[in-house]
Amino acid sequence: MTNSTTTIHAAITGAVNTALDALQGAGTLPADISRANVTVEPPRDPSHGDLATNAAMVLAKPAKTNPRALAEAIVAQLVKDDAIDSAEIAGPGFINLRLAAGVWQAELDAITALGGDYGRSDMGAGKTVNVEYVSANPTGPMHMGHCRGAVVGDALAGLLEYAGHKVIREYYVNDAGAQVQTLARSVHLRYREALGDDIGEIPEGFYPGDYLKPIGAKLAEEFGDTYKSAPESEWLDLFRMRAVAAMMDMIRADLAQLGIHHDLFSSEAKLQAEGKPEVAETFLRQRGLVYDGILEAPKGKTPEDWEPVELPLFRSTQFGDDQDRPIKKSDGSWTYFGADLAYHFQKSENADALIDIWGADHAGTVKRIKAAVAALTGAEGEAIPFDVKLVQMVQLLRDGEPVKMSKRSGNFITIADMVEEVGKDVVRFTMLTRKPEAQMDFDFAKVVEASKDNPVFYVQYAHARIASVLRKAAEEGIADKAEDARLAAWGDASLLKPEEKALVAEAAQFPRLVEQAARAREPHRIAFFLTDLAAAFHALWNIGNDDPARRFIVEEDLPATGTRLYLAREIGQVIRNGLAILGVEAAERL
RNA sequence: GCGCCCGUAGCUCAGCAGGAUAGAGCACCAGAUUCCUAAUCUGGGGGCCACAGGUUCGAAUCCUGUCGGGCGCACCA
Repeated sequence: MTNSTTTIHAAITGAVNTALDALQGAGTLPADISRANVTVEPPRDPSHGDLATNAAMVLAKPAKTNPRALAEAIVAQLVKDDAIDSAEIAGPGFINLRLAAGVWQAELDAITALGGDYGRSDMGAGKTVNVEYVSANPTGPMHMGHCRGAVVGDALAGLLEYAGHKVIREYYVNDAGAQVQTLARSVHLRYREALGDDIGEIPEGFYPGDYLKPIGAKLAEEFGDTYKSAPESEWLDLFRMRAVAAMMDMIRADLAQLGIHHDLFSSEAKLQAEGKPEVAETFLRQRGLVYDGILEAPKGKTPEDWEPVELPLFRSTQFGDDQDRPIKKSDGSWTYFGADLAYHFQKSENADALIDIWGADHAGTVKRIKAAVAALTGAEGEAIPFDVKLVQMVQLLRDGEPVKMSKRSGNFITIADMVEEVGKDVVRFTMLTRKPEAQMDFDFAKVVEASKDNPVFYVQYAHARIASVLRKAAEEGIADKAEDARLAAWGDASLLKPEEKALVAEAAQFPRLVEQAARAREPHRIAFFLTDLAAAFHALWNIGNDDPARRFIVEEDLPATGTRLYLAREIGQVIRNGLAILGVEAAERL
């Protein structure tokens, strides 16, 4: 039997490993065999048992035996475990496990004991993962185009932390390119405006948004007309730094509304000032991975103004890219890629693995940056694991109609608008109801709809219902009596009805799911799990609609009431834990 | 032309590290409300998992090719 802080997931996985250890010790299995593909999971058909393992099928070939023979050997070991009532071989070599009668009650005890840590894993072994996300250009407020990547990145960071990683949440501030110079000039315009100049229409090529007005005003207040008609060289850097700082304050405030707080903001300008790109270039040149060469014309089309130019090129073709990529422009400044390459080099110094969250419109540059990381970190030994997760666009709708936005006028839907209208939790959860690489719609009307079509609501409703029934029991003064009755009867394995066991079994998959989702780097799986768990809870609840004896509160049956309230409470705990990973707060009432 | 992503029920999407008879919601049909929230639930019909090969004891899942849809392909960011 499991003790109160061991989950079924951990116990049975452990039992299988113990069995395999024993077989390796006895020489039945080779000592060097890989268990990477061994799984322990619920069978699709519940009549097959509570859990099943594919160990015999996966290991038979490397062990040079047949699956059923190996299965018999594994079964002989497994049945020694108290938590396993029976183990039988089925089909091509599945081992179906029936668990001891009390395990689901023990699982509820484990949830109670672990509380907010139920589902937490040490799989990550404390390895540091750097997750870089958002990294929006500091030229304006956060708009909805940044939203999904922000939420996915933040939820992924939370998930990896819960799975035992150390996580660095990082934001790359692109404060060195042409865009921030445009920003500085746009702010200078607003500065002149604040000093009384009539600037008329904002010219083409400047940022038109009103959000730059207060910055111009503040600079006017601070510097008077010192820079009003001064040459650009006197104010450009100053205005750039002030403008970027103001933009980053605004972006941080926007992100805070979504509950997002980065650990580290890395400046591209600082990276360049510190000479990091030169270091990376030297490193690569020494290894023959940067050379001076002629940039090829883009494949499949040759722009009319294209002409051959010699540039320092990174040999990304050696790592699977389509052509070598320039790291410097002909004017000697760094390309975005040249700086980004150095930036990833920098990130790799303090992390065991890197993840970038990018918009899908940058898909074309994935290969070169992956090539760069492989070249920079794999020079001696193994390259650092590096993933780029692409997040697809979100189409904003209102009652099925696309929301009109005009970039020209600087009039776009901001994250602040979205959060104000539907709330942080709705935005976050909704962004996770689709896998990130699939396009999605975000309909302002639908995401707040109180119906089962709306997963946000559906999950929150399950949690609120649980809170409601617990409140009700307390108000009626039955909660304590029922809990005493439960404790007195808890040794009786028939206390949980089959449907109630099924709900616990569903919840019990949570620890395993956390590990799988973390391994796959897919936080949306947590959202889908919660939707399924909520469905299972609603189904159980509804049994009470047909049969009053099956309601959660049955005054004449205190042991059952205590058991069900306990069950409800712990299901609520699992829902809260899942939501917490996603950065969503659970509702006590709707 | 090349690269990346996608193709699963009429619609919107899951499908967990290759596992047993492919799932959910919507829509459709038939039901449940003296009740702790029916804001929910139960049952039913509906599939060449785009197509064709391959790997495997086993493929929606991995590989190759074809078709169809989207995106990208400058020293931009």
